[in-house]
Amino acid sequence: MAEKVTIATVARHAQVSRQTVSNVLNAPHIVREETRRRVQEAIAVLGYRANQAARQMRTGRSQLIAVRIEPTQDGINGSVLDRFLHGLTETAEAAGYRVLLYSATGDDHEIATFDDLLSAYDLDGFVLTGTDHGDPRTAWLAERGVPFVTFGRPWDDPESHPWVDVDGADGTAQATRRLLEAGHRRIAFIGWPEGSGVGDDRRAGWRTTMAAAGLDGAALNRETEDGITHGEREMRALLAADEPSTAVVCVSDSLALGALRAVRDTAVPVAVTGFDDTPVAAAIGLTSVSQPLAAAAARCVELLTGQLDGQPTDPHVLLCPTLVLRHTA
Amino acid sequence: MAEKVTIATVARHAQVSRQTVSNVLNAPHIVREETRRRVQEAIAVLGYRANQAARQMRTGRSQLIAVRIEPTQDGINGSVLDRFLHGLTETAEAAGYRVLLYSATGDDHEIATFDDLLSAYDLDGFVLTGTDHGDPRTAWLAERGVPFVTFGRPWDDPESHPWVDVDGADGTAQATRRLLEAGHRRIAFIGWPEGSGVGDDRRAGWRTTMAAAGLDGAALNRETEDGITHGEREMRALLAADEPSTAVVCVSDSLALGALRAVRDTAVPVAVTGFDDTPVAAAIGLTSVSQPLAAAAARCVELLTGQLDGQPTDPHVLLCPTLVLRHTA
DNA sequence: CATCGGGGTTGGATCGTTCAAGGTGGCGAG
DNA sequence: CTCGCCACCTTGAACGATCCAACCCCGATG
Repeated sequence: MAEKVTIATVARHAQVSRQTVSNVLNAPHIVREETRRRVQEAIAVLGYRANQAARQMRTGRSQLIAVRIEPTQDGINGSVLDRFLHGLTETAEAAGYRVLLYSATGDDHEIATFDDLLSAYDLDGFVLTGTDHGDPRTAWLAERGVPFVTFGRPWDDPESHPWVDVDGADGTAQATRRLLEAGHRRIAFIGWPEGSGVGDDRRAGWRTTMAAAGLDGAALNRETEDGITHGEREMRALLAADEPSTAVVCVSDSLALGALRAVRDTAVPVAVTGFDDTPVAAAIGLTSVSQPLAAAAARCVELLTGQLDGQPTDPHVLLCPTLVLRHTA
Repeated sequence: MAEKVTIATVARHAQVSRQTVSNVLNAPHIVREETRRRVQEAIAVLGYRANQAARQMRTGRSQLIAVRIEPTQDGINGSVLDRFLHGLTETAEAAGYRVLLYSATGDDHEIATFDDLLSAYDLDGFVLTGTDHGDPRTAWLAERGVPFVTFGRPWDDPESHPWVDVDGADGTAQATRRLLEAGHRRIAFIGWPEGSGVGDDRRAGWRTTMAAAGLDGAALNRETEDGITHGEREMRALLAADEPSTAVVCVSDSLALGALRAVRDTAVPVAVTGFDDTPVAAAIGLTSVSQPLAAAAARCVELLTGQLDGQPTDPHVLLCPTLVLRHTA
């Protein structure tokens, strides 16, 4: 059994003091070239790795960032988080951090978990996904000066804390423009009820694009909860109107999937686009707006490590999605 | 700023010694009832939390379990890992552990990561998903006596290490039986090429069930890589046969999805079942075999913490999947 | 009266790293 | 010649929990 190799082992092997080894690791510039090389060689030979726990104890930093893993909702969007997590893990590793998962039911529970993670594990920062209006979690963290980033804008005050987000309005605008170019005029929108930041943003992209083309979409706007059946119902309503829609932009792939069902046997083909480019969309050939999740994750890590290492970065990042064309539009 | 509360703070507050506080936490039975209550009250009042780093330094245990997050392959199966991870996180939390993510490309890289995580973070154990024949990772871990569990049987030697798995053969058997009961006789199987443990297992369930019903499936067995287009191609071949299949059991939802495309416009409806009950299946109404992922995750944690805390548990767990009936079969 | 044991206390050492001081030698300026 | 300074390196804590050993007190027991 190989006995553990500590900084002292390295020091002895390189004929220097512990502190010098530490300096080589944490402040290389203050060590003479030749000494540094000798120490680094010893490190390599012995396979030394700094013990995280010991370092953490002195510095209070754990090199750990926490992300909540949410219960897979209706499942369709589950893979979004999955891809995001993957990007997060990879970028964090490159920056010398690791990702810790936690789960929580409800904001109170989550805040209690923050407290636990901070005091027991000395967590360095948090990445929050899906923030709401007046989110108590961000308030709690900000109050205590805990570094964090949200994936999703704070809709009340964009300046309140660092965030990364994807421009949903731009996504639906792209989709709408594409449909306009294809000659469509009666382009409907099936979205979520007014009030959710994300949903309103996506609706706005459709609305302004329609307006810019001199079209009034008021009668073509539908609001409903997320879900396949709801999407189907709303689409049927749109088709049954005096002037039926010939295309529809949906706020999610779930709704788009429902819409697709409704248009399966229409005489004239109806174009459908979804949002999030979930595996379902790919599987059935649904045109959908794709979020750059890996990039978003990377920027989250950058913002977070920027705060931690005191490198000021522009704390607000808005990324553009891309429209993935398949055969439904 | 609340100054940090250590074991000494608690001791002072409860008018006992540090040692007694430590005993309350680690060996409650040796402390008198009343003293214990006083200490626990102090802990609650002060909001004391044992500093993980300090504890880890002495005990060498981090209360951390690592899981690899894999790149979302074709996306369809991504949500399987997602749901598994969620279950893992929740059960681990209940057992006082937390889940750390890592990513790796290739076995060598992954083994290097093991080494890193073990020496730097003192990881307590690993959960591996998807092991292959003669997996170098399990060998490496076993050699070093690192506790780990795999989700997925080791196909060469079932006794070699603790694992949790879902009985794929039982799943396909259920699906096949169901089809037999519905009157089908020419039930085909679209699976992966011979050689993958998981794939062979699932095929076996179909084969034996067919045989038990006195049917010979030899001509109805197809082998192909995973993917929607492959599924479609194989299904078309089955339909074009002299005696076309009236039903098909697929080894994955991807293949089932392809099969569904092929049977969309057949005169007689063809029954299709998939495997994994992915969101796609739910979305389009595909009957599919569902793995009890939360339960599997829970058992993984149990097995792992059992090893860690020295509580011997039966190290091999085989769970039964359930057939989720939808309208494709 | 000596002994035992339950329930504590006390002090010190330990884990491996980093921080805050403290050397040392050489060199230039006064 | 000596002082100061600098570049470079070393030496003692300290971080907070755990473990160990020794010891104390007190009532019960033989």
